[in-house]
Amino acid sequence: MQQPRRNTWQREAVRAALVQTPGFVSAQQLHQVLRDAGTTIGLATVYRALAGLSETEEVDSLQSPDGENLFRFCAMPGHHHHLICRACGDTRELSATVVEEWTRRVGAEHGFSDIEHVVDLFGICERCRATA
Amino acid sequence: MQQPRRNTWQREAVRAALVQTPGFVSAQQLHQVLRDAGTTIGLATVYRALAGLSETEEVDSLQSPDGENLFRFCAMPGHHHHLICRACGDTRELSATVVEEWTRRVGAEHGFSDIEHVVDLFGICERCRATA
DNA sequence: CGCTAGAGTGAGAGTCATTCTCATTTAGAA
DNA sequence: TTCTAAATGAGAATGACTCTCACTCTAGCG
Ligand SMILES: [Mn+2]
Ligand SMILES: [Mn+2]
Ligand SMILES: [Zn+2]
Ligand SMILES: [Zn+2]
Repeated sequence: MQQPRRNTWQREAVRAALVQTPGFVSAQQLHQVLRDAGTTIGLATVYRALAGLSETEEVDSLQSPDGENLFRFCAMPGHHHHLICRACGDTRELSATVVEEWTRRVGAEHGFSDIEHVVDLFGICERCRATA
Repeated sequence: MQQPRRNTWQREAVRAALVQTPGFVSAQQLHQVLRDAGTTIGLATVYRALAGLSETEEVDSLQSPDGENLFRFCAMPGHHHHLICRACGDTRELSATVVEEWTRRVGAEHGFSDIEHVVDLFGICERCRATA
């Protein structure tokens, strides 16, 4: 998908909602939030907006352990990874030089090219551990 | 799901089909293979068998980039990761001490517990690169 | 400013992996 | 062999995501 040519309040609303959300959220959740806020935005539009923002790397996306795609507005520029609380969604951004290097090395050793890597950490944060 | 109490040819057929399959396969693919082989096994049963085998770690599972759950009979015992060819599915098993340590360290640094990590590499293998 | 082409939208239908339901089958203990 | 509940499987249900297409609204132009 090439970048949008026209600006719409819908796309801006999605971006704004993401900025206000601390952790990763699904498209469905975001749609609900926007509807509750009184907008008439459509679900398909939320999906389209997120796909666009993902491609320009304005937001990060990942698959939750149960297969749902989650999104988050990202402050840290460039490639990085995440440590996510399974309970509250709180997220820490990680730069992972060690892992990047390991990836490159392993790929080369096996003669693989165009390596992509999926590296995500899920756990329980301090606060949620206390609450339990 | 606790472990099965009864042995059925269905569960054994799933295991056998997995052993003969070199790369990761989906439940649907496996079901098709088993049907083509002349069995009358049901799709739900394939899913149930795979879930069971996953839990006992007789097979490894991962999410493909497009969200499908894939399974593979694993020779390497204990925890490990994979480098998978996007084109042909060929898979290399990796032990990743570096990554395991990084995971532990990062988790601790951020006060997270019960850390789980998803680490998978996807690329194009030498053979497929030549074919292209 | 209006006008317009066509990018963008959204309600609803469609897709597809996975799970659920429940009538029927069958493993395995007695 | 008998019996009972675990296991199965056909088909329905679920749920995330995508597609369709008539309608809307952005933005470039006169
Ligand atoms: Mn990385
Ligand atoms: Mn690991
Ligand atoms: Zn938390
Ligand atoms: Zn290959």
